[in-house]
Amino acid sequence: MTVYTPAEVVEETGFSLDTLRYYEKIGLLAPVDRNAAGQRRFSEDDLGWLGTIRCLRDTGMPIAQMLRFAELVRAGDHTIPDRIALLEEHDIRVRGQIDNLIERQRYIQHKISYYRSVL
Amino acid sequence: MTVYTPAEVVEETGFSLDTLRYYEKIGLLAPVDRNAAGQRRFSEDDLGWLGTIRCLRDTGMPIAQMLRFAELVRAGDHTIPDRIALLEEHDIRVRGQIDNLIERQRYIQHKISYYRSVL
DNA sequence: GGTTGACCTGGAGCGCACTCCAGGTGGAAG
DNA sequence: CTTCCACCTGGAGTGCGCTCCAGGTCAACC
Repeated sequence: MTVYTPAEVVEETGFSLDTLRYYEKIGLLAPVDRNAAGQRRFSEDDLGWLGTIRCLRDTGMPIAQMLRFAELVRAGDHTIPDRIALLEEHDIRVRGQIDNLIERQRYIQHKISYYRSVL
Repeated sequence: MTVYTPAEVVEETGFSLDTLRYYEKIGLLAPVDRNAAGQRRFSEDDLGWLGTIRCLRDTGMPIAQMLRFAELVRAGDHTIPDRIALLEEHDIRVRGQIDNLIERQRYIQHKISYYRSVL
């Protein structure tokens, strides 16, 4: 039952302390355990969940949708089909982002070649 | 010398009219020609530039940097090396974005497989 | 020539996702 | 024991990139 101090979580997840508090406040993170003094002590599970959050966030999922996902997770195993649906939809959007970026990158590279050719 | 009305430009570029006006206001778009009534009449060149803007914007370039690029373009051909440098830097960031998305996508897909396996 | 609708301007407002601040408590190192 | 630093809360503020609005002008079609 390892626990992590706020500073450790900041270090490991790359989220700022303010962001962690913000995520807890809006319910993206379930209420975090506290020590006697009221300071946060994050669990292994919290760390794992924050890893998921980072992944979804970095792939452009809006907070509102992460919140829906968080609620599904908290609601229990019967929501697994819904979670799959949500992640699959997101996966499609991520694929779209990647394809779009690759196409735009081609344009940028053409532009660079063009500039090189007129030097 | 074809010219385009605001509505046509909205249609072709996908930018809203407000966004076009905003881009002109901040100087991302050079002052657009007007007809006698003061209404905008966009040139072929404006359309081309808007295509570049769309590409840079969709690959996550901040407006401040697009502005620097716009200034280089307006400053004349002697800035071409600087433009190449700017686009190459951006290209590297785009590659980073793509790599990151691909990696995150793997995580999402693992998560989906996991959920499928426990159904 | 009337009406509709595209367009104009300057400026305020918005949504997102944080980020910062004031004012305070608790714990740990020397 | 004191000093310092991590941490706490509620709430205000920020930055980005638009987006909307009021109040008005033109123009084009019937």
